[in-house]
Amino acid sequence: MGNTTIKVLAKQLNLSVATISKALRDSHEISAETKQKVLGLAKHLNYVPNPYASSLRKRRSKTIAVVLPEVADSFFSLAINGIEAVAQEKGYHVLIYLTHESFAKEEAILRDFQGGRVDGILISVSGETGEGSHIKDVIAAGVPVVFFDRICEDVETAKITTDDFESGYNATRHLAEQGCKKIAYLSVSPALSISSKRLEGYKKALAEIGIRPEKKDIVSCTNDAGDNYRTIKKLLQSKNRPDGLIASVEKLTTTVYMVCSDLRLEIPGMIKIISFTNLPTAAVLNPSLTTITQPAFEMGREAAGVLFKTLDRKNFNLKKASIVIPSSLVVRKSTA
Amino acid sequence: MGNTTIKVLAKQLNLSVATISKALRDSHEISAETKQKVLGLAKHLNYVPNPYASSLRKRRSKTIAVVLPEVADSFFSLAINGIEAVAQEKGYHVLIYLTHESFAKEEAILRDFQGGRVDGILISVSGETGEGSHIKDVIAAGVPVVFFDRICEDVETAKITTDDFESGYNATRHLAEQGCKKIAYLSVSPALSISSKRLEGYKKALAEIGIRPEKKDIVSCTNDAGDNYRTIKKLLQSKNRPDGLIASVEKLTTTVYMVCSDLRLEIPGMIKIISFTNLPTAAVLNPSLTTITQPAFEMGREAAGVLFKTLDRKNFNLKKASIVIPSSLVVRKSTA
DNA sequence: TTAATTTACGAAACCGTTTTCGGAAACAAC
DNA sequence: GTTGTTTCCGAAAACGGTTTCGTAAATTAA
Repeated sequence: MGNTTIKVLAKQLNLSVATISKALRDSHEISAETKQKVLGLAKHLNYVPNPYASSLRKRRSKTIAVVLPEVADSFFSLAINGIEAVAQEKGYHVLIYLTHESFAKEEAILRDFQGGRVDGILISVSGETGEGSHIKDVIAAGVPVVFFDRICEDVETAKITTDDFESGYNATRHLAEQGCKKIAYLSVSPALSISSKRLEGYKKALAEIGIRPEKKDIVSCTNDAGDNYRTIKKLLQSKNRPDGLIASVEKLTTTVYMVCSDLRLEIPGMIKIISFTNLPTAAVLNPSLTTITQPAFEMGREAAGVLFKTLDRKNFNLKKASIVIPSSLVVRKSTA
Repeated sequence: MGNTTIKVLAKQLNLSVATISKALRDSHEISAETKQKVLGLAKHLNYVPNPYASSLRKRRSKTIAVVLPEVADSFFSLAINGIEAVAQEKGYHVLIYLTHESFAKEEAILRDFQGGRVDGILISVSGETGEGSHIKDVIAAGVPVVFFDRICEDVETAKITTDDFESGYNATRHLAEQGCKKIAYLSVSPALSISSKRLEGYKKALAEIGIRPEKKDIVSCTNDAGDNYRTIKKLLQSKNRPDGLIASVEKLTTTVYMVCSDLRLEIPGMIKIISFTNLPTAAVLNPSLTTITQPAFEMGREAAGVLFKTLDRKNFNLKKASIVIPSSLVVRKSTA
């Protein structure tokens, strides 16, 4: 299948490869007449340029990397849609990498990018990621990085986030206003900035209403649904159990509902629930779930947008391009 | 910043680039001693090979493409996880492309692959895709293709699917066994093989129990949630409304529940619902939802596995590598 | 008419790596 | 001591485009 290259086009038309290349790129150096001939033959022979040859020479790959912890929850699904939409529009290709919440994998993936595989990186860091020297390295190598959602505080670059502190605060205030006296908070990956910020918001709200948060009301969950089920069950079985619950990440939602169902804890009568989630089914849960809904698609789109701004003009200052897009509290029956 | 290349390693060690390259690839032609030196300096200078140079020369990109209609529903999210898992293990990179259900986009994307961008392709075709000449073209260009879930009948290559016919059949039988006399079927993208097969299963089951399907009980939905809401509402408002409903794709689930809620149609008392979905929240909907659950992760993993078999040894016969992985009927209260 | 400029194209270097081939040196066999 | 063999390495040709630079011919300016 000797794929048709510029060379065969050149031979067939008795032109040089340089001329073919220029004609294909619509260079002003080439006459309209030859362009016609070249384009015609290219189409006829179904010529498709080799992207690797081009990338090697131009030192630009026209591809970006998206590195995510996983794509299991709906937040990242929506974010990918947002990212891919603008990438496709810009003629970029998108490589996707999953860290599975592993810092070691994240490091390995990022390291590879120093070889010039991608022109830019969008990343939501793993739950194990503390400091960001691996990210600084790749930035130092000349590859722009934009964070979205899960950021690294110590890396100076654009960060597209939602208002985590306010969301945690609003969720807590809402529960309090609905009459909750003892509000528990479920988190995962406490090292993450989103976790700590949401938690800070929770604490602030509690402080304002004169409740001091008890240690055992702040529960750290894992990525294992079984573990989480037991953890949450234990929390809700305690004699002084909470009457309000904040699930700070989507994956805890189902588990919480199941525990309540199994323990015959009626929502919202005996316990009120609010969850950070983008699940489209929140409205049809039993009962319908009050949520903090993140602008996932928009965050993806904005992150990609900011990245492409630097790619388009190298003087764009990424460090000053951070954006905070507010989440929204959608009140439903689980906190009635 | 001048990224360290093989050339600078060569200069620093007074060796040729050939030697460096071989040493890095652990060639037997190079003494253990020099390998040590090369590896040492490479690590010290943080050498990362340029993938484009390598791909150009080797004519292999070590990357595969995943082309999907969208990543909005949980099936494709899970499938991506399965695919990425095996790709990462094999040292491959994965490019992701969304067609947004557009045939034109799918064609454009596939065409680009003729340039050698990827070593293989995993695809779930768009809802507009009828015949697969664009896919045959890329196969003819030497790029192996594996379908998963949404296939093209007329393209002879590996297809990883689930038992759509049986699933449609089983869903229908189940509703009938639960007492439904008038079972409606909601579909999207009727051109798709999965749609027609599920529908055939539905028809077969109805035929077996002596019901002839009425035309208006087979409803074609779109990708617009608003439209679907109105369509489904109209169906369920008709005087001779169905007492059983099969939602043949995930995205219809939420809409169906909302319509029932708005029309005060009690599930399962007045209407029983079954949906094709992988949503983790199915168990905690109101009421819990009976589902046909597809083995999404496994399908992704198997599809990638089959693809890598051809990539590993070129003589592997893709045409005989199709796999059907059964879906499972999970009975819950929406059909009680 | 001559000089200056523009137009249209080709030769060749280059991007960074891989791979073939050849050869010097060291070692073994006879 | 003369032949094979290994062992270890380098020169150079790829891979398929892009880009710089040079130049002959055509055009314009003077």
